[in-house]
Amino acid sequence: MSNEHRDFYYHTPFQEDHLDVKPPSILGSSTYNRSTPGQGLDPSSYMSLTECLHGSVDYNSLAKAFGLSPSSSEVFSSIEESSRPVEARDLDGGNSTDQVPATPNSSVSFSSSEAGGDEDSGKTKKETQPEKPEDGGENSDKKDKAKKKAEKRQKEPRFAFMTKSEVDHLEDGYRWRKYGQKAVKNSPYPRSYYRCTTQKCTVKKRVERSFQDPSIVITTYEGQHNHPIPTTLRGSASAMFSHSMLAPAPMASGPSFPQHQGYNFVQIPAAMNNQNMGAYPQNVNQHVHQQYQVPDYGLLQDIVPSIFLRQEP
DNA sequence: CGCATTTGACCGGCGC
DNA sequence: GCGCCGGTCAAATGCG
Repeated sequence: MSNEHRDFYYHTPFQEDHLDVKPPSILGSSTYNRSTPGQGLDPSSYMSLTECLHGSVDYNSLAKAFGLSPSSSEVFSSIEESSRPVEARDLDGGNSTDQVPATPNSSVSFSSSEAGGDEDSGKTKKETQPEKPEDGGENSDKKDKAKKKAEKRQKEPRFAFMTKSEVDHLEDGYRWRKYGQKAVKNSPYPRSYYRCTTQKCTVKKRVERSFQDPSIVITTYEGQHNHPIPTTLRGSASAMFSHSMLAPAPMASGPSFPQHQGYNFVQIPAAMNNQNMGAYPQNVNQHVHQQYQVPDYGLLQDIVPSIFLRQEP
C-alpha cells in the first residue's frame, strides 16, 4: 500500500433549517447540543484530532483515512448516518448554498451521529441473551427490552465519510477483521463489515462503494477505539492531524464538535490544507466541486444523506 | 499452523 | 402477521 493519499475536502455543515432529515432511527439521536446555532460550525469548538484519536469518538480512523489510505484516495466528504429519509432528488450538482457559512474551500467536516444505536444490533444474540429475565415476569421483561433498546441507541457514535479510493478497505492504522459482507440493495457493490481485531475493542466499520461513482468508497465507523493505533501508520496520522485540528474541544464528557440537531461534526480547519497537508493538492475547491456532483446514491442515502442528497432549490 | 476471509444461515427491526 | 432487509455469526476455506 502506498500512502499516496491526496486531497480531501470540504466541509458541509448541515443547516438544520433545511435539513430534510428526521431523527435517526437506527442511530438514535445525539445527546449533544449544537454549540453555535446560527453558524453552522464554530471554529472554537473544533475538536482536535488527537482527541478524536483517543477521545470519545472514533473519528480517528476516519481522519487517518485522509492521509493513510492505500493507493490513491481522497476523502472529499464526510457524512453522518441516519438520514435515511433524505431523498436523493434534485441533485443539481452541489449548489447547496444553503449549506453553510463556512467556506467549503478547504475544510473537511466529519459529521457523525452520536449513538448509533447498539453497537451490536443483532450480534450479541448469544452474548446478551445469557441474561435472564427473572425479575418480574413479562411486563418488566418488555420494559427491560425497550429500555435496553433505547439505551443501546444512544451508544456508539457513528461516523461516515466518503473517500475516493481504488481500494475498498482503507488503511487507517488499525487492524480490522472482516466478519461479514452483504449485497447492497440496488447496488452492484457489496458492503463489507469489519471489526477491530484488538481485544476488547468493539469498534466496527462498514465499507461500501458508491454504485453511482465506483471510485468512491463510503466508510462508516462505529464506536471508539480503546487502545492506541497498532500500526506504524499512527505516527503520521496522528501527527498530521494533531497539527491540523484546532481547538481543544470544549468537551465535558463526550465528543464535542460543532453540532446540529443530533449530529456531531468534527471540522478540520482550512489551515490544514495548506500548512499541514503538504501532500494534498491545493486546488481543493476544484475537487470539491467536481466531487460534489454525486448524483444519486440511492440506498446509500442512509449514510450519504444530507451532504450530497439534500438539495434545496 | 495460525489468522484472515468467505459465505450461507440466522436474527431482530421495521414497514406494509 | 408477514416479508424484507440490514447486520452478525460461525463453519469452511484460503493464505502466508
